[in-house]
Amino acid sequence: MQKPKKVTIEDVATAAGVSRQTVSRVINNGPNVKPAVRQRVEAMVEKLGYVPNLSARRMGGGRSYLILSINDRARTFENWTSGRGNDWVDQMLYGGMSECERHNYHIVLELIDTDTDTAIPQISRAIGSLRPDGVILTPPHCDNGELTDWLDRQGIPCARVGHSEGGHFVDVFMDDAGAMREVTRHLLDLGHRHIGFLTGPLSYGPSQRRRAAFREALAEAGLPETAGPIGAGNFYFDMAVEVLEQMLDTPSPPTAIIADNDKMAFAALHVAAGRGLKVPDDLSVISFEDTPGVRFSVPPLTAIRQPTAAMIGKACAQLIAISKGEDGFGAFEAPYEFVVRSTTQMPHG
Amino acid sequence: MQKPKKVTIEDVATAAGVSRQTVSRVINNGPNVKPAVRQRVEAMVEKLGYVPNLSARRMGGGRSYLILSINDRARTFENWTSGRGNDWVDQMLYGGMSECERHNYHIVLELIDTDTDTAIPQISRAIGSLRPDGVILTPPHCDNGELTDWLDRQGIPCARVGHSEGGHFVDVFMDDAGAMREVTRHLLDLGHRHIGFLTGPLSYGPSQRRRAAFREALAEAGLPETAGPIGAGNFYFDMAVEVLEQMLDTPSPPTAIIADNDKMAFAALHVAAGRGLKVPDDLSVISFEDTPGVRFSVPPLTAIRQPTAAMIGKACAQLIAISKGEDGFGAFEAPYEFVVRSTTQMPHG
DNA sequence: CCTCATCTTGAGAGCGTTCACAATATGCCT
DNA sequence: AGGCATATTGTGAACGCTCTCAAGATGAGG
Repeated sequence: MQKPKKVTIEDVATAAGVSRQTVSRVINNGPNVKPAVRQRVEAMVEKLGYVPNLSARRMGGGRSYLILSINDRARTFENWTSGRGNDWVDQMLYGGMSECERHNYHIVLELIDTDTDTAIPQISRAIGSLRPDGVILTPPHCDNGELTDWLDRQGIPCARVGHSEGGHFVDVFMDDAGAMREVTRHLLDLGHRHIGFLTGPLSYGPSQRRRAAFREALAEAGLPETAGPIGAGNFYFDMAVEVLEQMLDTPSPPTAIIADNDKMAFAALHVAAGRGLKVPDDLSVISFEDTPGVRFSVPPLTAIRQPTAAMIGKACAQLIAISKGEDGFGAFEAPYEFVVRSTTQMPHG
Repeated sequence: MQKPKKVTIEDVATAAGVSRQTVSRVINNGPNVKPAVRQRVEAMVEKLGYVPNLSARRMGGGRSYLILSINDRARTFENWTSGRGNDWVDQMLYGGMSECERHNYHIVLELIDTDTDTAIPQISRAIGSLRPDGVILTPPHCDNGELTDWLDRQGIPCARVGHSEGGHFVDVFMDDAGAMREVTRHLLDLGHRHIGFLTGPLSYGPSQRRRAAFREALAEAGLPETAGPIGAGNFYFDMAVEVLEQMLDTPSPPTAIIADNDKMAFAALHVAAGRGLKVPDDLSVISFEDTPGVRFSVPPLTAIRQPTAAMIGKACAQLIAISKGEDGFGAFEAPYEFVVRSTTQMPHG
């Protein structure tokens, strides 16, 4: 193994016959550089294959060119079966990277236990050592007031995903209420008059908004509350199975199920299969997440497709803008998609 | 937003009444520090909440405390339907983080287009700016000879996942042949005499080993080659559907299908449903991947569970060891699991 | 052609660590 | 007690960049 010679800004400066500072101006797109000089420097950067050293940049100036994304440790594959899952990390990464790439930023992911005394110390350490230009908080961390307060006090620009209420943050979210209305009406239009909703945790903001919209849509259609039973599946497969079994055992059971995430939609498919109910003939199912895998379920799930990549991309874009001194704070909505596949149709009889 | 006061090593040194260097020794677990002094310094670190600045560390010493993971850009959710998927990023992250955490390392993920002229320049830039202590190459990058050669020349410790042949690398892999033997025998024991294999790309190392083992297992059982048709699904859903349809149209079609990844297993489920074949009654299906989502398929897939998290964890551990000056190169096998769920049973009649 | 404002460039310091090496303290042996 | 090896601690430089501020070049207006 040879040692690779590292090209420094000094090398480029010497080669181009200018000072470090001028080279720095060029690579940072700074003003006040003669076009001819800029071109000469750029040629040398290209020729020598110069790449600025991030650590040195961080030391010299203020920026680190790093975005830190805080994710829930519990949401890993280890807990998939019993609990939740981070199966959208993939999408997140894609959205974030695409945005970061064009600004020469990088994303560092950190898995943090939520609702623990160790969360803030853990994050504090990560921030202390990395000194990122911005932090992205994904659910459920974005709802942790103690945490967001702490970050605010640290003066680190912070983006919350799926959260949209006040404070000095970048908030990216989707129109949960609108999506729920659209989904409910879709079912209503097909003729369903009993629709069950398997909801996420009571405390989870997006779920709250969806529940409210669900209620409203049914009321608008002149349906009584009993037409829209809500079961707390809390995003868990097992819990959803249990709740749904009960729901289907009532005198007038729902003919359609809206699940707050994919896993609970799978639970619906599972329960239906167990009871000999055919989907969508005997039971329609819609999911509110649409991670890639569900597209291959049998039958393929009709679903609201969460704009995860778009939300994270936007979060990065704003955070980067802020690090450049622009004012990027505010709330930003990303458009969802309603994808009708094969699990919804008009009810029996 | 206030500006957080950053605690430096100097502050700790002053508070503890020692020099910078001594503090440095303590936080790096260096030798030659009196127990009493060490304790005093540690107390001050704790009290002041000191966290070493990674950039400064990188500037001063040699290490960056960063591991760079190179992933295939094509394998993102955007291409899920038509192509491959990065749905194991989650598992990867989990395995890598858990290992990195305890050494205060961090992981940076980069999405790179494979088989492109831009791959090496892209990686070169990432490495140049991040200067990671190690690089993890995931499929298919790990099979890119030009790339691995380049990295080797750069003198950057490099881990290849799912690759195990020669060179100065850290290689982590699973026993592909053993897994395939186990799976095939399982089917054989159930009584299957015609087994189809939907394989990944011809050039993909692990797939090659699995095909060979598949052939061997059948031969050992005294079965002719015709008893084990192999179809190139190349990890694609659509391609697998097509190939499988043909396979099932032969005079004596397979009664069991082994799929080289989950997506092709889903394809098998899909095709079966389309033909009115019940799984596992009329067709047994086994997958060779077991990403979290498949556990909720209907019916739940029997599968070989790839030790993704374990492999990445091991890769990180070795890379970190190497950065500390130890010799961590070599090949390391991670144990797979065979999880029998509900898609395999004895063949009809 | 001179003056002043503006554009362009450069010089030196500083960021927070670790490195190499020098200085001092300690312990053991005779 | 003297002398030497070893354990412990401190000092100054270096890492590669950007910052601040000063110096020099250029151009417009009188």
